[in-house]
Order: sequence, then structure tokens, then C-alpha cells
Amino acid sequence: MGKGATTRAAILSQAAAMASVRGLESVTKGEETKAAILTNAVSLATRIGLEGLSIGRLATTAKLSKSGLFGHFGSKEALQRAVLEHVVEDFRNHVILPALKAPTGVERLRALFAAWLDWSEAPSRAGGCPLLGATIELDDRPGALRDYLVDRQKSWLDGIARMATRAMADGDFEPTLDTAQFAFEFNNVGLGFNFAHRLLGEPNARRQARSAFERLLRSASTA
Amino acid sequence: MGKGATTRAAILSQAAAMASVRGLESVTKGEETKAAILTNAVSLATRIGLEGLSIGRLATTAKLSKSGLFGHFGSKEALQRAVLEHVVEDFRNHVILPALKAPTGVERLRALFAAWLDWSEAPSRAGGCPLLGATIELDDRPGALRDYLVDRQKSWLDGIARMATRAMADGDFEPTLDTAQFAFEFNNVGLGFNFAHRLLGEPNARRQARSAFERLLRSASTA
DNA sequence: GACTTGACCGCACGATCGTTCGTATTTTTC
DNA sequence: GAAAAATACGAACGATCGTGCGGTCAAGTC
Repeated sequence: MGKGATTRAAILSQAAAMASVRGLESVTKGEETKAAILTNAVSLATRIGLEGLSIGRLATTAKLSKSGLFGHFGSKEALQRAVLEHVVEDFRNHVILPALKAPTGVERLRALFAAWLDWSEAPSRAGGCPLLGATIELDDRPGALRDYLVDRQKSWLDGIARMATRAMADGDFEPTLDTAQFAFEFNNVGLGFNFAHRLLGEPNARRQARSAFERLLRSASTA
Repeated sequence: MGKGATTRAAILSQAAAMASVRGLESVTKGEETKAAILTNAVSLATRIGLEGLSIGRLATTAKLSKSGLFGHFGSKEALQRAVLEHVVEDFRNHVILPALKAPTGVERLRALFAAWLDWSEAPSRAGGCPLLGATIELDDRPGALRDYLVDRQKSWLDGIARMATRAMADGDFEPTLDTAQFAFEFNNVGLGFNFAHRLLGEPNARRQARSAFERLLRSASTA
């Protein structure tokens, strides 16, 4: 084992910590490395795109042989799917769930928006929101991956609309509000932020997004 | 020559018509085929992405040998650049220039927005706005292509802001309007439209976009 | 009609792609 | 500790990638 073991241990450490949170039971070796692979894969896919993510390159950065890595997934599409699911869960944990801790109504929507921007701004997501990237990559390549993404995006918009509905019930928003329209515009601001921040490197992106968001809230609010 | 010539003639016909508009002078054979290649290339890149655009596949659809096609550009990056420039010019011709024929002020902004939506909706752009796709593909792959895109996008936003400034001068918009902010939000609506229309297949996308745009105009307008 | 030029092709190269297979090595189970 | 199962490896496959080279064939010039 020798130095080989220590190197691998270093690679696995963070993943092991993450994976072992779930299980009181034993965490198998395979699950650990799989988690470690996914961590690398997400970071790679964020920069190069889902399609550009190659097994060979991924194996190199993950310090595994191509075939060894491949065995964990069985196909490239399965790998891509796993990457997407990994990101989606990360998004849930760092954007949606924290926002749900805020009080309902407009305050929760504010929390959601801020968390979204924070998440998009994180240096680990240097390539821009990976879901957004994948979405555009797959926008006319039909298949299971695209279907999955569409489903997740619709669910995202639905969630925003539901929060808006709750804000109406709470009296924050006027009762005639079109919640689907609100969700559409909510999402637009986030899209624009990613666009301005990631591509154009616009330093005012956050301020502009916040300003647009406040305008949206204002026009939805009572009086 | 025989059937080979007729096939090629068929391929070149549209490109020739297009290319010959420019030149009263002779249009060389090379320019014709190059234009024909680009037509195919844009359509391909729209669906598969700029990076996924492979010379082999393109040569097949353009009925040319790989090397024959390659000779027209010299490198893959040059090809990609040519594709981008082709799309940008198309965008100019079908979105920006027509809008400039409308009267200045808010009416011109309305024309620009409508033309943008029309252009994005065109079946020939089934893969969504190719510029948007390329933008996200390249968002953290530094290089000449990315620089070119960033430049074009900034110029696009600038143009919107200038139109807004003119609308202020015309008395359509209130004099305190932040035109950069206006351009940011104008662009957001278009991004959101492409997102909802192309990816989600949302049938109400156009209506939602129009509604969001009207709200934007209302909040910018005097009284 | 000889000559030059430009357009195109066939072929081949090294590299890398996703995937398979047989085997070695580790981890888990008893 | 032995047996069984999971995990990882090395080598190889067919395909395709971008890119060069040498030759062919037609168009245009003198």
C-alpha cells in the first residue's frame, strides 16, 4: 500500500467525510471513491461542459485509471446523469433548503434570491451555474438527460410560484398576482445575473440583479 | 462533370445568390463554397454547439471532403470564428437594422424587442439563439473567441442603453432612468424567453416575455 | 495552347474518445 | 485467516477528432 494509499486517502478524505454523514452504517469503499469522482466531475463539467467532460481527463484528475473510473458508472451518460443529480442536490442544500428556514412570504423569496446569487457567485462554480450550462447544451438534444433537466427546471419555477402564492396569502403580494409570471421574471433576473457576472465579468452584476429584483417585488407587492 | 456538378450547383445556389449581392465584381468559386459551408455550419453549431461542431461531420453535410473544407479556414478556431461572425451579421441584419427603421424612443425599443423575439423563435434557429449558446460554452474558456463574443454582447447592451437614452430625450422615459440598468433588464427578458421557449417548450413564453417587457417599459416611462 | 493559380480530394498521422475484457489487488464476509 | 466479492488496473478495440501533404482537376491569364 505505502504511498499509494496515502495519496488516495488524501483524495478521499473530503468525500469520505461527506459520505459518512449519511450512513451510521458502513460506507463502502466504492461509494467513497464514487463521491470523490463526482466532486471532481462536477468541477470539471462546470468548466468544460457536460458534453466536454471526458472520461480520460476525469480519470487523470481523479487519479484513477480510465477503466476503473468507468466501472463506477457503466456509461458516459450515466456519469453525466450522476453529475447532474449531484449538482441538483447541492443546489437544494445550499439554495432551496436554507431559504425554507426563512419566514414565509416575501421574506422567504428574498432569502431564496440571495442564496441563489451567493451560490452562483461561489468560486467553486467558476464556470457559471452548471445547471444553466447543461440546460443550454441539451436544449435540443432530446433524451433522458434533457428530460431530467426540464423536469428540475419546471420544479424550480413551480417552487418559486408556490412561494409567491404563499406571499399572497400572507398579504405581502396583491391578490391578483400572476404567480407563474412572477416566477418567470424571478428566474430571468437570476439568468441575467449569471450572464453579466460570468460572461461579461460585469462588476455591477450583483447590484443590477438586486435592483431588478427589488423592482419586481415592488410591482408585485400590495400598494 | 455530369451529376456531380448539378449536386454542387444545388448546394451553392442559395449561397451564390447571397454572396453575389455584395459583389458587382466576380464572385470566386471559393467564396461561394465558403458561404455555403457557413450556412451549413451555423445550422449545425446551433444544434450541437460551437465546440461540438466537427469538421468531419460538417464536411459530410456540406458534401465536401474533410481536407477540402479544412482548406477554406485553416484551423478549427478560424471556422468557429467565421461561424460566430456569420451569426452576428445575421443578427444585425434581422434584428438591429430593422429596428433602426422605427421611430426613435420607446417605439424603437418595442421594435427591437419584437424583432429579437421573432429572430429567436425562427425554426432555423431550432437550437436556440446560437450566440447565447456560444456565450455559455465559452464563458470560462479564455481566448479570442470568447473575447469576440464578450465584445459583441457589450456592444449589444450598449446599443440598448443608447436607445433608452434617446427615449429619455424624446420624453418617453423619465429623465432619471438608469439606462445601463434598463439594458440589463431588457436583456434579461430575452434570456428568459429563450430559456422558457427553447428548453422548457413553454407555450406561454412569448406572452410572458411580452408581459415582462411591458412592465419594464411602464416602470421606465414618464408617469 | 502552354502556364499559373486556386479548389478540392485521398490518404495518413497522432491523439483522444467511449467501451470491453481479462486479470490483479484490495476490501468485506464468514 | 480463507473465501467471496468488490474494486482497480493495463491493454486493446474501433471510431472520430484536427491537421498536414501530395496530387488532380478545372478556371483564368498570357
